[in-house]
Amino acid sequence: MKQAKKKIFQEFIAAKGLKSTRQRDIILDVFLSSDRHLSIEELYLKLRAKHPGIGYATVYRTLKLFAESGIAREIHFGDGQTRYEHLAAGEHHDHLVCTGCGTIVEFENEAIEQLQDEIAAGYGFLIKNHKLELYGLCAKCRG
Amino acid sequence: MKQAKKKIFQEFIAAKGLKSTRQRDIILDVFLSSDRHLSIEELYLKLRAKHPGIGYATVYRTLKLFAESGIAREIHFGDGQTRYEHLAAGEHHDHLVCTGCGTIVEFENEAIEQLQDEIAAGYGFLIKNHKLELYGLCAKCRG
DNA sequence: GCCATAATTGAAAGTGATTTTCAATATACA
DNA sequence: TGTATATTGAAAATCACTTTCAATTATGGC
Ligand SMILES: [Mn+2]
Ligand SMILES: [Mn+2]
Ligand SMILES: [Zn+2]
Ligand SMILES: [Zn+2]
Repeated sequence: MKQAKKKIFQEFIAAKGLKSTRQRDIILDVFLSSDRHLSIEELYLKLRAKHPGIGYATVYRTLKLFAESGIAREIHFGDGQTRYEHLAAGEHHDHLVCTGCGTIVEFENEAIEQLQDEIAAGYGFLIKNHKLELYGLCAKCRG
Repeated sequence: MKQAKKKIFQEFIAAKGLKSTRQRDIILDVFLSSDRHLSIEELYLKLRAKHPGIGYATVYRTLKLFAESGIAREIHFGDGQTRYEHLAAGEHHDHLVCTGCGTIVEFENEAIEQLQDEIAAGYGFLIKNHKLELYGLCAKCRG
């Protein structure tokens, strides 16, 4: 899993004529062993703990590359921070976000995806991607 | 329709101990007579055309109040600009966004909303609001 | 290995959108 | 009216990135 993503990234790097660097390896390692939905800031702090030399700009740049290579996806939950989550090829899911404690639940629903396509088709649209986020309170936070 | 929203906003202002001002009236007027999904910048420029004295900060602040009062909703289509659309109480819709020309189609789908509730319930969540955006190419842009 | 070439890096400066500050001004209501 | 309080616009500040640039590092060919 981790290895598969590392391989995909290495191949992406090679195919683009980019270089494999110590920093990219470290960032990928830490990223893949992190919780999903980490903000860039959170990942940066986590990185700094073990690898003090890594620059902010490098983290930003590298996460973009992860997304471009297909091993990660950029997400925005409306709090002004960009987050990245690791994602396998062909995988897709949507999110349930607790506005109380920040808990995030991932779900997939084929019926909704189907309906989305039908709606789009009805308006003549060809859908490339979509964003579905449900915000509310989790069981704990409902009190 | 416009009058109803004006009334709601006036009541909101009064209930909060805020004041009714010339600027708020003007901004509300221009906002309500504008296309939906205008960015703050676009609205600001439109305002400046007839009312050169209005400040940027006032527009930002006032739009926030509109959203808080329930007559408007803040939206983000991922282009880094905040937009506001006017919305009547109890009204809800989602968006289809053409990434080619920027066209936005609004739609409602009861079946999807229903499924969302079921999913949320399945995870013990109580949904407060949601965001569903379908991105792709409109009929024209598909070429 | 050693070199030339091109990509990468970190620090710092720059951006763009939005927010805050603050002194002047306007509103509400006694 | 008068007075307390909210509001305003301009400018400065903030926030989350993004770009610049000189120094450093990978890579591929000898
Ligand atoms: Mn996720
Ligand atoms: Mn809309
Ligand atoms: Zn919660
Ligand atoms: Zn289009």
